[in-house]
Amino acid sequence: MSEMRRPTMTDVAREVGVTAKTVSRVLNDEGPVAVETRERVMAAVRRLGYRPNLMARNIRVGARDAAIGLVIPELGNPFFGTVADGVESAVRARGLTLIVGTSDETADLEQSLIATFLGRRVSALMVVPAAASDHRHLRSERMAGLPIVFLDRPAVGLTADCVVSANRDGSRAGVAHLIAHGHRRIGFVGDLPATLYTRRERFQGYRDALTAAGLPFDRSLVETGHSVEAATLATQRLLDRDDPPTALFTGNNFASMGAVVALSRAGRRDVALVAFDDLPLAEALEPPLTAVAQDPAAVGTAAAELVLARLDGDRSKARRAIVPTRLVVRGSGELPPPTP
Amino acid sequence: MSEMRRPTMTDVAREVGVTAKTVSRVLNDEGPVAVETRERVMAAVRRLGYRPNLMARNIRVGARDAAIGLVIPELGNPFFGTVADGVESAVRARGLTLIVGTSDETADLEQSLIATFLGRRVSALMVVPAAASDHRHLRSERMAGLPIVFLDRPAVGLTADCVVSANRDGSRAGVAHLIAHGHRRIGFVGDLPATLYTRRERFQGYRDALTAAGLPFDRSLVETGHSVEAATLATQRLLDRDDPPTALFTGNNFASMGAVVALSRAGRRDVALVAFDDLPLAEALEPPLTAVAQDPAAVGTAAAELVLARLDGDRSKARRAIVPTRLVVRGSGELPPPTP
DNA sequence: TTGTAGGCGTTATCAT
DNA sequence: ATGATAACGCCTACAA
Repeated sequence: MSEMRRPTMTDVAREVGVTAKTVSRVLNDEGPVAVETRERVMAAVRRLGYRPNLMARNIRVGARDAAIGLVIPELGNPFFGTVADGVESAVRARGLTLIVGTSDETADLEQSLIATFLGRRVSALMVVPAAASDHRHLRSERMAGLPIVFLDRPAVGLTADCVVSANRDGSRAGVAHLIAHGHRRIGFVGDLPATLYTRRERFQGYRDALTAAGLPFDRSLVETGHSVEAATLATQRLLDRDDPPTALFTGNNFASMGAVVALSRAGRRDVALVAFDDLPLAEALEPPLTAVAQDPAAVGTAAAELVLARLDGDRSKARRAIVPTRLVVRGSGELPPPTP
Repeated sequence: MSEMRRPTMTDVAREVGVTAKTVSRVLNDEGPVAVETRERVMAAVRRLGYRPNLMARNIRVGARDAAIGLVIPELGNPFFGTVADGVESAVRARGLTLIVGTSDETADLEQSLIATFLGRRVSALMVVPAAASDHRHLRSERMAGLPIVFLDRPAVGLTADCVVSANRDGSRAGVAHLIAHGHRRIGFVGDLPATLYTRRERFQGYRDALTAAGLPFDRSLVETGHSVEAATLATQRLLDRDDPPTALFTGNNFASMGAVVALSRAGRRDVALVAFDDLPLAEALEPPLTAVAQDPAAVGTAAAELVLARLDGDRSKARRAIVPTRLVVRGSGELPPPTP
């Protein structure tokens, strides 16, 4: 089982008794080729197990790699996984290949992945920015015409295309829903760091809703936890207050899970809850969870389509696409406040 | 903002007044280079924003692409997403890049993705086989020495490395747990198609446990649903029987969610349940869900390590690695059967 | 219908 | 310590 060199186009050509160019023509259905020649070439291709070398093909004159680089914080998180899935399907449908790297939410890894992808001469770059990252270093690439699209969070220090969820608007609607059901003290459980774009936007939506209803903002009703456990504790702190909130709004899926766990552990079925980001078992919870659902697949495909448009020559100025959220009413968000 | 050609090694060389080869030497720390030359080259590299073209390098070296191809049914499913995440981290730590494609559980897409990856001359192939796929076509690649590792499900028609969960053993333990708590009629809710490897194995584990306990196998207690909705209905059918089971064992996460939803809707807190595959909110359910947890990240990293070992020259015969499962006791699996 | 020449960006080989 | 030349596998452009 020796490590043999793979057959090349020239090998196939020699086998048939023609030139590499003829084999190339057959394989690419390009130009006129005698029927018999074509058949003999195809036969030799099969016999030798020849596969065209895509790397070699891509290297020709200025062509970029028929691949798109995607940098994402993690794939295990269903939100990001679904985003990646949306990207992959859209990109594959166009005959492009997807190269993926996870940044683990660190700017360093993100940068080094981007550098690797640029070295491969990817046709475009799609990035879900890590929490504390900066994208000035991509300015020259942008100017050189490389399509770059940011997902879920906008670029920092760079004007570029970007696709995000309707974070602020969705949160506002979710909190307004609680207010419409009579709540006046609504706790906010968010993730960390508080500087993260999505966190800020959702928090703003929370404040927008309070303002619109003429309710006061009480900073002490804002808690933070960057994991399920931390969010569980954060929720418990809110519940244990002398003047606890009658409703909770959670700012991301970990916070939501934490809140659900905390309420469940405390045996509290009387605290209203609206979660930003839907959860898989939402309808099996007690009470069933009312949520502001994002559409991660749509974020992925929208971003991919933006990229494809750019690859097709769209040179219009950078735009920001906003993917709407949807309030899914199931029960937990419609619980009334206790009557005093 | 003109579409400029990217600077090449020759551009850098000209800028410095040397030859491309010298630049190459500097960049690859290869052979002797005058300190001063090295510095001038590095300066020019920075000034021009030069990045080595990895495609061109690979083509010259004749080496395979420093990338690994991963074919997976979908990325949105947290199980597969986490597998992919495990693969990516391990592979990246070795300086390799991950190329991903989703097969949507169809053999055709799987094959075409594999063909694309092979065309790119990936260094290794990692595949989570689609439900109805066949891998005889990969025999020649295997013989040519290409590392190929299958994940979650073994290859069909091909002897190759493979990393799977302890499906049969885990199921046996889960069902034995129910039996130990006094149950004698245990329903099985599985996914489709019933020919799928994981489904078969887990079903075997179910039967193993019954046999070991001397309990009869009742085919009518076996139901199937390939989505949450279908599994919900399947569970309802079991619950609505004249002689319903007193406990349920679910064979995958969709089946588990369906069972949880069905029990929740029916208001049944008396039916014991052990789920194969843990769920995110398991501990917030009522009662908290007892589950046979898989370790998808470990499946991914184990597979990646197998691949890396092969790339390092390990020529030993194909092996099958089995990643253990863990029974997580939370409550739903410890409910006793009703006392008659 | 098919072939030849040349080049893509890099590195191997052999000189200088 | 550096350079010149060829080669990797493929494609474009232009013959024949």
